[in-house]
Amino acid sequence: MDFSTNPVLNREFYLQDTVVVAKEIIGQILLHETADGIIAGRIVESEAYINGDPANHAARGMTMRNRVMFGPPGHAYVYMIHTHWCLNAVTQPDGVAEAVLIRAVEPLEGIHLMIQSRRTDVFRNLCSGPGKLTKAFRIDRKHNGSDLVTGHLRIVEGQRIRNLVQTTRIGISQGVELPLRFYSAEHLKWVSKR
DNA sequence: CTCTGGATTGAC
DNA sequence: TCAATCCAGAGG
Repeated sequence: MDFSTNPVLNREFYLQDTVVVAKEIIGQILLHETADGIIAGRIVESEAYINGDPANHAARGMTMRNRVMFGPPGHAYVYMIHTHWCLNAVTQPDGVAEAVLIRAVEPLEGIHLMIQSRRTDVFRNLCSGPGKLTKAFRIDRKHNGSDLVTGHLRIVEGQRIRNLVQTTRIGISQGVELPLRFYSAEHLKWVSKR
């Protein structure tokens, strides 16, 4: 398995409606070329954060933290929650602050590196949550603003998912009723638990 | 269920 | 300066 030669998802992909991006990103491959080797996995769970959405970090305007959300599409917005980093893909044109949170990944390549980073060898716990997958993939604040189209951390073409489930989002206190979370029913084993 | 514990934000 | 808040995770 070597996903580093798969075609990368281009800039236009991230210019689509954010809910469409959140759906279509399921099944694609998150890939990180590190000095120690390639780490890759299939995205199986996502959430959309959109305009007019109270749970969007950018809902109350631009701050130092959320400024990359206002930048061009196809870049990584990485922020810390509690003690964990979370990875988002910025969508929409420059000036519009929307993003897709990547919540879970099925481990595919570089699993020994994931085990090393996560300090667990329980496969289904390696990447089944937003904080777990960033640790497994060695993603942190230095990736904030990095380009997911041209960089070492990128998203490449995977497979199309037929059995997509749409539900409400996890862990938020506002906008709880909005059905903006998506996961692949075929990959339930790798999806985070509520 | 509880405990852990980093960083941002906006109030004072 | 400071405390509330935040898109968790681990362990029991």
